[in-house]
Amino acid sequence: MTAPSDARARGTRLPRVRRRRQLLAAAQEVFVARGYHAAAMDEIADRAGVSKPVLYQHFPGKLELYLALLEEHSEVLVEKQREALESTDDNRQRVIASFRAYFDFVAGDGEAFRLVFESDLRNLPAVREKSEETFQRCAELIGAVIRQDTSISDEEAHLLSIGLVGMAETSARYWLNNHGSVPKDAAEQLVARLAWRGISGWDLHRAAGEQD
Amino acid sequence: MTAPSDARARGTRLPRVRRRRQLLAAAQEVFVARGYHAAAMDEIADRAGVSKPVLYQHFPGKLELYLALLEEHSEVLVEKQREALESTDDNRQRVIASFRAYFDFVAGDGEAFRLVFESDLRNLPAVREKSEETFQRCAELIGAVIRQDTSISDEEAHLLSIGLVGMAETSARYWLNNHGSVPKDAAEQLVARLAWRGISGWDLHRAAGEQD
DNA sequence: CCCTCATCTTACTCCGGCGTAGGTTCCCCC
DNA sequence: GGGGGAACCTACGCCGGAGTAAGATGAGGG
Repeated sequence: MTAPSDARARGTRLPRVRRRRQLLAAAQEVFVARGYHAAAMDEIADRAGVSKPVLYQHFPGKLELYLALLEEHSEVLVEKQREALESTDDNRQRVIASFRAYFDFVAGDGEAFRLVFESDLRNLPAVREKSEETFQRCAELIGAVIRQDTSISDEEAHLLSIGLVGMAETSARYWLNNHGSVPKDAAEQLVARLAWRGISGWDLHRAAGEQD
Repeated sequence: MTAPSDARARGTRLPRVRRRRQLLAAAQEVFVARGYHAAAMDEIADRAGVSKPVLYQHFPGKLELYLALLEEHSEVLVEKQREALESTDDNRQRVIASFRAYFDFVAGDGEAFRLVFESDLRNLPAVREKSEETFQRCAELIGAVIRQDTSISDEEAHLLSIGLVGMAETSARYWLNNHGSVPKDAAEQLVARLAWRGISGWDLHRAAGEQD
């Protein structure tokens, strides 16, 4: 049960691209489980059933290896988000789809989301920028929808999107950590409803004299 | 301008408790600026205008020093949150006060919030537990209010609180990083309104036949 | 005045972990 | 079938940074 996912016969040679993929997979497991700092290149190599120099024939260093993974999964998240928002024209369904995208992302692919949301390397500018960029792109996708159907100003729409994205990220992570307490569907729906109630008819209510 | 906050005459002796306080302040500056891993005990000592062994006469190790700060500021956040919720009986005002508490926390005390929200040591169980506990306590305070005035089930109320706390944390951090784009008051109000619209009258609307 | 103890210093040791030098095996193609 | 190159290994260099001896210094009480 402690079986490493892919440490088959420590002696099988692999063509370059195949080996690279496998190394990335091994690295992901280790980075996810231990974080960047506690992850050892030796362990990554071991888990791939290979010795360390092989790793360095594929990646110039630990950092680049990490960045490759971060990049990949950041892109996945943004793409999921885009698909969700394009999947329908009904804004209420959009909100639900958008939250589901976050929950899916968090639930998927060996907890890779930890690289994007819980990196212990955000003090490095390259990583910080990538994380924030991903976050911003998600927010911007949502912001565009909000702006499109309301008269909310650009700046306000953006800040609201930031809040919504934060809510999605946080609740999805919480849900995963407490698996079993609530089924996925229910959690998504509940939080999506909270968000939808928050934004729907925003300017109507404002016009109708909602307290400032 | 690069003046370290408290590296006065490198040669003044200080009584034990005073020195300890100063060391904590120096440590906070360094941990906040560099994160746990990149922070060097040497730099902390330097910044306090003192040599390393002195540091070890006050704290058994780097980790304990870090935990002392984490503990302290976590407590501050929870306390601010409690005060905010106790400051009024009007739930709408409560929401605003609660968000303001988050923004205040983020804006205050030398960016100490980075220790609580952006720690690069969450892979260490002790730190992870502390962070999550703080988060949960804040959510629980809010959850109690929600439960008290609605018929929402405990589990649902908790999940909603989690989402709201995530929204507060995220938007506050975003606001700080983009200082100047929006004034603090406006940002607080805007996000608070989003939250309030989301939860207020929750069961009324449900009863009135809001789509499931 | 000088003894004592707490405060502080210089100058190390030690270790984990990244990255590499240099040599070996196996496959493929001519 | 043998040369060549790609894939791979063992074993090491080295550096940053945590933590530690062992000694210096100054302030207050007898």
